[in-house]
Amino acid sequence: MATKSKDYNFLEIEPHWQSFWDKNHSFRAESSTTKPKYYVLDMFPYPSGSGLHIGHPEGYTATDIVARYKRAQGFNVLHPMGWDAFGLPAEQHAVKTGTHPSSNTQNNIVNIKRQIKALGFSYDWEREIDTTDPKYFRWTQWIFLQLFKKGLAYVDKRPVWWCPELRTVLANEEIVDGKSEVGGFPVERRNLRQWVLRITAYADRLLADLKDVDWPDSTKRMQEAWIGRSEGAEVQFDLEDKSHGPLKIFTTRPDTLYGCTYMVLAPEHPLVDPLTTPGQKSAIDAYRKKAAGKSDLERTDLAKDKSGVFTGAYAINPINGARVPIWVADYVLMGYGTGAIMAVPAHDDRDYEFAQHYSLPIVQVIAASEAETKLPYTGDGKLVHSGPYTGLDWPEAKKRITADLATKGAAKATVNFKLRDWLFSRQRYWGEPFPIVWLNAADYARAIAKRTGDVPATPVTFTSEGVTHYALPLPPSALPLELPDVQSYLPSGNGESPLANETSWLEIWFNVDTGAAVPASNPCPAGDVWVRGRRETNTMPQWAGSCWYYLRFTDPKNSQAFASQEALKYWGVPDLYIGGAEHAVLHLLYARFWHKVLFDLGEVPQSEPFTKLFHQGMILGEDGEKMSKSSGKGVTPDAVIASHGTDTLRLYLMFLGPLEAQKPWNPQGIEGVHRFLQKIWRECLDVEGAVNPKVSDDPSVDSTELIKLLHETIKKVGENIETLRFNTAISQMMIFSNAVQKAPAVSRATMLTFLQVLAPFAPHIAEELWERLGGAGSILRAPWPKYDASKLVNDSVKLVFQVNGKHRGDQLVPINLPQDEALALARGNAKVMPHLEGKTLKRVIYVPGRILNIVVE
RNA sequence: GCCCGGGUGGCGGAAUGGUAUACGCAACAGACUUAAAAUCUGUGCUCCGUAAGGAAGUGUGGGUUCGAGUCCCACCCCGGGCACCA
Repeated sequence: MATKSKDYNFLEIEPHWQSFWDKNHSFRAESSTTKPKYYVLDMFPYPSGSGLHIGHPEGYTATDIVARYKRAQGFNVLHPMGWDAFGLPAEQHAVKTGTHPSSNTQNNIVNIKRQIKALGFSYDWEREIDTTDPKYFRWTQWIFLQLFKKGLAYVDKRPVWWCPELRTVLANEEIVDGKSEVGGFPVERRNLRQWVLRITAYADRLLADLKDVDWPDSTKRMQEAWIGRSEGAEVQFDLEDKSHGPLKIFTTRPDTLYGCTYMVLAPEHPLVDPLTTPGQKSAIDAYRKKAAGKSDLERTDLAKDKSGVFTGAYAINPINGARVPIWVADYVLMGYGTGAIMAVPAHDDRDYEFAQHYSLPIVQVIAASEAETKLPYTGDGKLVHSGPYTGLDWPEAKKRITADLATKGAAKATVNFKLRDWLFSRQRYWGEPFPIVWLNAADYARAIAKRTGDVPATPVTFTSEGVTHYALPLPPSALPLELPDVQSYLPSGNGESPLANETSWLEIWFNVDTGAAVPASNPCPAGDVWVRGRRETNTMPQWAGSCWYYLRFTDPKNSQAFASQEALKYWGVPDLYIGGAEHAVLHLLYARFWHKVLFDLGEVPQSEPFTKLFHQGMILGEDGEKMSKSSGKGVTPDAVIASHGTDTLRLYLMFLGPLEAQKPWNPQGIEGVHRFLQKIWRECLDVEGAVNPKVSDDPSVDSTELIKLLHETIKKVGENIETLRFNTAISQMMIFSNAVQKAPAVSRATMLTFLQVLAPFAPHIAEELWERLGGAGSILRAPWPKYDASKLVNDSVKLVFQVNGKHRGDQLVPINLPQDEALALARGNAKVMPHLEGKTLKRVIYVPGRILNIVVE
């Protein structure tokens, strides 16, 4: 039932149709159907306290248009929404107020959900998910256990930001200018026990499979760069003092070995201490201390001012026996390669700078091109000063030198990745608890006797103060492991999360069969299945929940599995995924990793999670600057909905420019699309709200031009939705509505068809006018109109006459006019004639129906 | 420094190698109105010209082509990302 609104009262119309869709479950994805599926997904939001930003509805409108279009085309569409609700702000709020982060999170969800619903998106709310819901994170924990079982999770000490004043670990974003964001206290790097996921085991496949996905090239390249594969060789240099064994380095340029004039160790390299001669010890110690105190940021800032200290030790170059001094410098990182390099100052910018600074020798071994004779030379060339290899092209020399050294056992070809294993734990409260209990060696041995099949081949252990602890997973039947209530959300103060203070939850008698627990302060229950354990106090990072949520949407209420095999088989992975480019690397890489693990386990049928990806561009402030919270320039969707309606907002966001472009927000532009909708309203209805008398039941009132334009519009809008070019789709609809306005009459059928084309963009006004013009049922159920190609052809067309490529005139001519006739017309054209006078015709280019170019001397 | 984008009227932008500036905003003029708003009609979007018309023109310089905003080379500027990765 439509409203009785006389004029375009969007404040009445929009809520009316939203509740109509709600009541009719209009957007429910069907679970048993023979229809083809289409799965279109938004990157789900973090429910922040400040609510929806204008950037959110941009991407959401784009996916909603696609979803509505695909439904009209007969697809069974899955278009879900949920909440990525673990996260730092809720935890900080809890620390400040002492209330449980869950209550704050739920309040935020209520607010942001209200905002999203007011936009009229066609989400299937019955599939809503929340990553903080134990029914959801039960499966996040379950997936972690699969990684654990496969040996892809381990525990290690890793450096994190530590604030001695606040006695807490800080995230990168909690540090501003090298100080804590809260209080401005100094911070330092500190090694803490962390869970790490072995994403590097998938580096090759994460790289190779990028070729199979339809993603923006820039995003693929960013992932490639992040994975950072490089081929080279690990080369062994003997040390002059053989008691410390050989020194291994990684190089991508073994062909430049003859140019190695010194070596560099990272300050953290284990050989630094043993190698340093007594005379250099104090200088080295001072340098290491300084380097250790530096943040990565400071090390980066000093990029242009290389520093280092000589250890006093020498190595022997395996290729020519040369004696090479060994230095320590912080431009070499312990985390990449072997933490040691051979320096070739003639052919590496950093080595050159360092050698210049410390007056180390520079030996050129690659002949520079004639154009570029300055050192350092990093280009291609043939080898010089390189013994038997002199004269070889460098790629050939690289192979030969590596192979020759390999026969002596002094080198092996290797591949290195920049990608590091993923630090997967946080010393926080508000995250998924790890379903892990730490046991002593004897209890672990007893436990795994009963628990074959869900522990890794090599136990995950951690040694502290001489005692080794063994990680035993909870049995899957004991999931979810929920967060206990805590007295305080403040961290423990010793580097552990607030969970470390909850002794009765932490220190337990643990039933290795069932996962049941009893506080350790109680007597140990009877039976041989009970062992003394301590729970893991770390929680998972926010990424965990977002790594697999797209799978849960296919079967969100399943309590037997993260999703049923039938659901996974039918829905598969999203056909279209839209979200911000800020997630180009981390979220997308982590999700791909988890997906591939699940694929290897046979849990999902495809090897890649997101076949087609698109990034919406950022909406900038009116001044073209970023809209930031601090600048107070944020435009809220709520305000625009109140003043112009959501149909206008949706249309405007799409009309601003190409979806992927960064676009400034211009409030005056909103009026333009709002007028467009009002115009459509007036063409359909008169001032009393009755059908406009110019709308006729007689189809013959439509001019040929109007019919042609209608079919052009159907074609163009459909094509533009497919290619996500919504701005030009809207232009086309404006052209059509302008034509209708100028026409003395329009047929009801034409108007209804136009409303169908408009419906994905402005669904509320389309439903309203559809019903008031007598359209059958909801416009959602009307099949997408097909254009008639025969209506698009013209009998005559404007042919452009050019002389020497310059537009000189044009004329309406029959389509497929032969060239000689076209040429005759052009020669007779009053505007073209003067440009031909006295000239010799050299050539004629004729593109029928388009252009006739006369080339004259 | 490297890697990605991008530079078109006053503004947002459009343009399979084929009429540059569609569509919209803003501006100006006119109609309607007592008036305003709304709506409608029209105008131009640089320069010369009263006009008809002509010339120039898509960051700069060159090139390919009958024809270049579009392809190639070099450069300038703006935005974003990454960064001592051996």
